[in-house]
Amino acid sequence: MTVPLYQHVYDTIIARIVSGDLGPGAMLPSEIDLGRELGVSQGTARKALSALEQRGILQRRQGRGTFVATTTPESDHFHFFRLRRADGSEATPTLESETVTRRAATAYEKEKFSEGEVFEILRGRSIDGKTIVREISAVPTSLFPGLVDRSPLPNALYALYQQSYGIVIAEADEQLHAVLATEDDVAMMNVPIGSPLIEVRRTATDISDRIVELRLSRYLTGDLHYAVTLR
Amino acid sequence: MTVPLYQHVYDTIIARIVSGDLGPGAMLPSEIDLGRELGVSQGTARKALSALEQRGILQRRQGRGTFVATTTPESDHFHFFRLRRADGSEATPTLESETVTRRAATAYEKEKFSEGEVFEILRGRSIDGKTIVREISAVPTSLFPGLVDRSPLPNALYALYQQSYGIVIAEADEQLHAVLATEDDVAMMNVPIGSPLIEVRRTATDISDRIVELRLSRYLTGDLHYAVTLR
DNA sequence: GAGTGGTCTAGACCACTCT
DNA sequence: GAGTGGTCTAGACCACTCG
Repeated sequence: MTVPLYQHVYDTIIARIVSGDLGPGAMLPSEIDLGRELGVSQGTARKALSALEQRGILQRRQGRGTFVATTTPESDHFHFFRLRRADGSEATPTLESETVTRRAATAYEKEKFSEGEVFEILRGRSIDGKTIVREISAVPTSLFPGLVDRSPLPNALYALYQQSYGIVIAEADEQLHAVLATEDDVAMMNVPIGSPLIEVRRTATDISDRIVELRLSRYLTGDLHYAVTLR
Repeated sequence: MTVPLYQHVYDTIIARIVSGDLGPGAMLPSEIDLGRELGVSQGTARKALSALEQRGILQRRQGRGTFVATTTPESDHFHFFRLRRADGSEATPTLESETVTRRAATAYEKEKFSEGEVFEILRGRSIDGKTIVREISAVPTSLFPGLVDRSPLPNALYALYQQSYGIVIAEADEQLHAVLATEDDVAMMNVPIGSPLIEVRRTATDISDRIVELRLSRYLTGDLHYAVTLR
């Protein structure tokens, strides 16, 4: 019993989501049925389901059932978008400008994606009427075929990744720096040159632990802030 | 059965830690003994213990036992101190200067602490030889009697809180802004005026959900960054 | 070998949701 | 009322740690 049985259940469910067998919002079998199907008891199936719920991959509701989590554009979006107003409320961004191009990967991207070509998504976003977010995302072309033709892309990219490509983002590592606004920032954002900005370098990983997006964002915090909870 | 039995076990253990009955590093009874003592089965006791482990309040090791987590100065410290080097390694700060004073609480502090008097801890800290962190912490005097006489305080305040006052920090909410270095910053840190800094406003909560510290930190990120993982 | 946490089972009952 | 997740039990065996 080197590998626990619940791990097998866990992996099986992930594989079904990745393969598209279970799409966003799909209902899973009950604990008992799933256990019978995979040859384990209800308690063991339950342990795997609870772990997947805690990772945000499944949603469970007493009396209703277990469902693949749906990344809805305006609700779950804020899990990975951390800008908040002074009172803690969510600051919904609006897409102001967008350019999607196909280009060769940089050395760093090649190392992370194990792939030579990427789509680059350059976007300006506004909050409360002011353009204060500049974002450059890079994704490997092989995972997102035809992405360039879908522009303009929706506000919440991760909902698109999930619904159109079956790629579910599970984790994002971010590195924050304080920087000064450059000419590139000023060209896109409503800020004077030299304003203090937070620069965020993000590495996004999906549920099968592939790095699927690299993103560089620059925020003018002003009245807003970047909010985190450490536990 | 409005309140689950495992919740009672959970609360009982927290109460014992808060009361000092279980100090840092203390060993808890085994799952079976704890269950027998509180009148629940091993599985129910286990559920509470696992939840406390996941919150970082207990540490469990197969074959050894269950222990109250120890906030060791140089290991667990980095859970709440997020500055990292470019390669992701932990950047240990050194205390450069410190002033501890007793003063009346501001309106905001009074609201959060429900108390009128605080200790203010003003510290400058250096990393890799350069003073690039300025921190102002405020804690209610009633929870930390005699704190002013303990100066200079250790590098890791939360280890002190735990070991000398039995206060275990469980969660910290942080709000980040990009700002420019002021004269106050320049007086304490090795930075030119106008340098971009990250300002962090932290609210720290202990295991019984009391707000026990408010902290304002200003970091020169430079070669370093503030690292977060979103899940 | 004794004691601990980690996994697993088979079955029970409760609380909730929907029709 | 049927079906779902949530809680709980009593007991079993495995894997690890330490004297």
